[in-house]
Amino acid sequence: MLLLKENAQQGDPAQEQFSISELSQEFDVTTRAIRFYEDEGLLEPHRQGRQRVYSSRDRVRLKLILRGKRLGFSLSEIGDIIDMYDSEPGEVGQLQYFIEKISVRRKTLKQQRDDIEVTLKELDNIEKQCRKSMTHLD
Amino acid sequence: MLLLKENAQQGDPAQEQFSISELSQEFDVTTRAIRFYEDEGLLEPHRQGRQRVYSSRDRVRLKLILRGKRLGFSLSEIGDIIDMYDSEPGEVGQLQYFIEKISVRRKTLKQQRDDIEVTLKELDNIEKQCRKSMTHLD
DNA sequence: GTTTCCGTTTACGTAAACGTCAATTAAAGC
DNA sequence: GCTTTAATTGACGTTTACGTAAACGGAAAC
Repeated sequence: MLLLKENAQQGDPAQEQFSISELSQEFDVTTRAIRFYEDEGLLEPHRQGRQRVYSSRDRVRLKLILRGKRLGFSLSEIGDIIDMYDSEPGEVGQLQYFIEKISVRRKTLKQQRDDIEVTLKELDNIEKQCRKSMTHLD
Repeated sequence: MLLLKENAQQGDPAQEQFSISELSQEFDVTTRAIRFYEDEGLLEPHRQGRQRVYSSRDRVRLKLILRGKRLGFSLSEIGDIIDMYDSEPGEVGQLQYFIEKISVRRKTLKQQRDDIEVTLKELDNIEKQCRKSMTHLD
C-alpha cells in the first residue's frame, strides 16, 4: 500500500503528495513549526478529512520558507517574498510597485552578501593568526 | 567646548570617545538597544560617573554586532563571533577548538551566500516575467 | 477489541530582543 | 536659580516563533 502510493505519484511528479511527518523529516523541522507556518498563512495544504495533505507546490513553499529563515528573515517578510514567486500578473501599476519591492529585496540581499564576504575574509585572517600562534607554541 | 572635544580626539584616533547618543545616531539604533547589548555582555563601555563612555574599540564591536544582526545571527551567536575577534591566543588545544569554531561559522556563511545567489537569480527571473507582462499590457 | 501510531486541536508557556513608561540625576543654557 | 535637555535605572509590556502538554479521532496491527 505504501509502495503503491509512492509509485502512483512518481509517475506524475506534479501530483506528488506528502504527509506532514514526511515533510517534517525531509527538512528537519517539527510538525508544530509546519502547522505554525500554516497559521501564519504561508502554507495551505488541503485536507483528506481533517488530515493535511501537501502537494509538491506546498513542498516548494516550505523550502522557500526555510531558505528565508536561514537568511534571517521574519515569517512575514518570508510571506512577502513567497508571494512574489506565485503572484498573478496584475495591472501595470501593481507590476511597477512589485518591481520596486523586488529591488528593495535585492538591496537587502546584496548587503548581506557584502557582509558575508567581509566576515569570511576576517575569519581567514583570524585563522591565520591562530595557526601562527600554534607553530610558535609547538 | 564641543569643538574642543572633537579636536582633542581627532589627534589620537585610538582614544576617540563617543556618547551613547552619538553611536545611536551614527548607526541608527536606539539607546535602549545599545544598553541591552551591554546587559548581554556584548559591550562594556567605561563610565564617567554614571555615564557610559564608548571607545573606538566599543564602536567597532557595535559595528560587528549590527553586521551580525543583518546576517540574522542571535545576540549570543554574535557574542561568540566577536569573541573570536579579540580573544587572546591561548594554549594549542584551545586554538584547535577555536579553528573548528571558525570552520563551523564559515559553513553557515557559505550556506547563506549560496542561498543569496539562488534567491537573487530567482528575483531576476521574476522581474523579467514582470517586465514582459508590462510590455504586453502597454 | 484494544493497544499503538499518527495526526489534530486548543491552550498555555517561553526565550529573545527590544519598546515604553516613570522616576531620578546631572549637566548645560540662559 | 531655574529650566530644558541628555542619560540612567528599573520595571513591565510586546512581538515573534515556536515548544509542550492534554485530550481527542481514526486507522492499522495484533
